[in-house]
Amino acid sequence: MSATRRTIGHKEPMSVTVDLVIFTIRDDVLQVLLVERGNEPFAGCWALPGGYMRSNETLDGAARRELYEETGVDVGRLHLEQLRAYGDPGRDPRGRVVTVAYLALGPDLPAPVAGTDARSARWTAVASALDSGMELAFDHAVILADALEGARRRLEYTTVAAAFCVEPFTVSELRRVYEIIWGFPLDPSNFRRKVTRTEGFLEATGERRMLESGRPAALYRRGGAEALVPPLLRHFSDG
Amino acid sequence: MSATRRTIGHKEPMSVTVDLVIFTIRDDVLQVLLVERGNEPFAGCWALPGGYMRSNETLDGAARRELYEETGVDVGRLHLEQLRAYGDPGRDPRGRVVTVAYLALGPDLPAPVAGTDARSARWTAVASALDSGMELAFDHAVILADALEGARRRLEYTTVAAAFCVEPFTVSELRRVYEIIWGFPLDPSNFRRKVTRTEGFLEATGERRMLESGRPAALYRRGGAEALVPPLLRHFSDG
DNA sequence: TGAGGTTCTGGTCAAGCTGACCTTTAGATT
DNA sequence: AATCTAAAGGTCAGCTTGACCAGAACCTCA
Repeated sequence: MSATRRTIGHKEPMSVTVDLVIFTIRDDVLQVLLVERGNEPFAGCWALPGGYMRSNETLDGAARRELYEETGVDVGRLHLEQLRAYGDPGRDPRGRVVTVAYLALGPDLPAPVAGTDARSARWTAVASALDSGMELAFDHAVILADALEGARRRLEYTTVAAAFCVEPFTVSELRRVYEIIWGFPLDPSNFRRKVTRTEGFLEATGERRMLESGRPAALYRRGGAEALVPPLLRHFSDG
Repeated sequence: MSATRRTIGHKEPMSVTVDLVIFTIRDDVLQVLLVERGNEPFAGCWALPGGYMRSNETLDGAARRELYEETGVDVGRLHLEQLRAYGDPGRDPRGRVVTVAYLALGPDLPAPVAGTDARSARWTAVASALDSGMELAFDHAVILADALEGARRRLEYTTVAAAFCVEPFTVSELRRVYEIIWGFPLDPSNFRRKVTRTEGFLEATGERRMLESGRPAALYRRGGAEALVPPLLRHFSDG
């Protein structure tokens, strides 16, 4: 309680890391990129990609760099957003490590890329990573669960769902994103009405795409809007 | 890009701090608690209260401790929530400092308390702290602006507005919270309909309170609900 | 006592959004 | 030509919202 505590305080040096929850949709399933740890602690365990922050970069910059190192994808094409910080003592047995978790969303990303430091990385269904006995390193199971809920809520209040689609895309493809991430089907007609009438969500290209069957679908690009008002709410009550 | 970079990495030791944006409503104005810095850097400047994280506490624990040290208020009575992390290089001239910002909301809090380390702390109108030439230390102006927008959005989607009210409180008092934080008046009748019909927002006490003038108002406690669905949206379009 | 002021509380009504459901359109396939 | 499939568009009841009005319950002052 001394007057100096707040000002000087205890400058316990800590490590700061950035961890990435990289979501993509592959094979009609929400998948997350996991890497296999080669060193202790948690050697052999799967973990979220991430790494130590460097002394000359921003948090966002560290996240961008890690993302590029892990996926080889230029960040310009991805949605990247800070989730929150995690810093429980004991979350890393080596000592005090505070991590800032980032959420990255992208369309069907390439398989883990050669030429990066991801020796052993793979896409894993989020459901498998959370439900089954797959033990994630550190507190990454908590971070992943938070990220999943965060992504689900973002689909309600923002237009980020389009970040999962390769441009140009159809309304049905966008609807599949919602259905896969939320885990239940949506009415195609009502969904179309909502997204097409929301100013700035979709931008018509004028083109259409033929599928194997059915009427050709109109193609769209992402619009400029980020917020989705009024939101497109999930319905918990109905089950 | 070596294989060891991600695993071993550069363990640049950094300092981790927790900064608090403590909002309360005093004199019908949204106010934030600021402390005057006694040491360099930014000596003499006003800053958000905060301090270094200790090696044996959680992030939330550090925020709770700082909050108690600054206000003397037991955290049980306050809403405390992590906002996000800030870590630009150069945000602290002493070196690399990553801070995790917390948002604390409470009813008419006491004036800065004796017996704490807040030698010179005071409540300041948020508008003054942001608009005028009051230069806040570090990047605290950015954090404060983010916190204000965060609080405004939380009023739309959650029931935290009640955290600003002393129990028991009236619907009008709750409405004043919205009006002060959003900055425009709301229709009393429609507001009442919304909050009273939202399951779990308010809990009637059966009591009523006489005011200097007008019909006595029914008194309520906070209900158990945290989410406010459908949300109570601000209207940007109308101005 | 009664008039007028103030605030709380409740009601009406049109407009907008949503969910459920149906119909039409435009292609491929048989 | 008939059928299949999925896109696209329409209808309609129900709910929520914003604007607005009316009554209720206190006060004060004449």
